[in-house]
Amino acid sequence: MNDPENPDLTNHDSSWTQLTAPDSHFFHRDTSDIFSDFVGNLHASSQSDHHHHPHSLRFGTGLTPTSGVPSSVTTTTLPSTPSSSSSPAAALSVAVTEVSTSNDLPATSSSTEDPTENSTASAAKAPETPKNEKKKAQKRIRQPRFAFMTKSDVDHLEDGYRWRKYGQKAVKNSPFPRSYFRCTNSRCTVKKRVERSSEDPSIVITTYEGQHCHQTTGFPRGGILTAHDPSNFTSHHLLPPPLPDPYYYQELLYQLHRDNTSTYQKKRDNTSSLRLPQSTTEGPAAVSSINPPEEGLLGDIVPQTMRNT
DNA sequence: CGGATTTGACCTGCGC
DNA sequence: GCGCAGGTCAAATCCG
Repeated sequence: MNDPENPDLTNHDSSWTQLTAPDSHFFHRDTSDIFSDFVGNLHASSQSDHHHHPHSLRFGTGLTPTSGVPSSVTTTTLPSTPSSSSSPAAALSVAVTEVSTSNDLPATSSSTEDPTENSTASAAKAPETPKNEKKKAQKRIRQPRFAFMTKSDVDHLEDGYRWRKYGQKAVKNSPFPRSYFRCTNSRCTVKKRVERSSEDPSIVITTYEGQHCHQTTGFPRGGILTAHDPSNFTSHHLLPPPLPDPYYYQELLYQLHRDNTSTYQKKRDNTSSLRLPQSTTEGPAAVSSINPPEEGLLGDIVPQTMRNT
């Protein structure tokens, strides 16, 4: 939408590598605090003196956080609180790490992503494509990514979208395989990676890449509340269609929060672990209540480059 | 039967 | 240049 032909889209590989994590910090904590923390963080991100949370986690695949964060990397951190749940079941924590792609890649809607993905795919396969062309086209353009660390028994958390698994790979230095998912919406090129932390098997690292160009499909009611109640967001959040990422993250957080309050239910039924609440009073209310009047969650965890303004 | 998942092969990028 | 690891494809298989 913005500038699909953005020339900057070419030199991203190296940056991508950095973004993948060396400098990504993950924080896990009780989701009950996350909301407030998010809110707080939204307006007081400067109070990030907790960046080095003692419990901070990192990718197990050799992705170690360092103190030096490249300018190209924006890390959203959540202030720590000692209230982290001690119960393994209830200890549903989450950490959000925003890994913006190298160049100001405008994470716009599918219009920008499509060509990207296509080129990637064709480059990978396209048997009819000459090698030279392949090399040119193979310039991989990465989408902005967000990594969530969730303490959960369930690998694949419900997030309102439908995903199709397209691959699974063993990860080095990790006994747990990494699963690759793609949004089932043919027009949507969002990808998602799910893997368990090698350091803490109870932690699921979910990495999202790209932005959905459609609304969620798995939240029949409550959960989607964020989308149903635009007043909770800034107008520009709801803007056009291209993208409900803000909702998405809120939904995710909401689910996490809810999950945290109904752990047993989740433990019993993994398949429906993260379902929407029956009553829209509790969860949604919590979510909406934490929505800041301005940038809100989006403002903090979604880089401007990712917004479809 | 259609859609989702599994899984081995292939491709690419990166470090040595 | 080579090998390794990550990421993706697509045929085979599974499942509702």
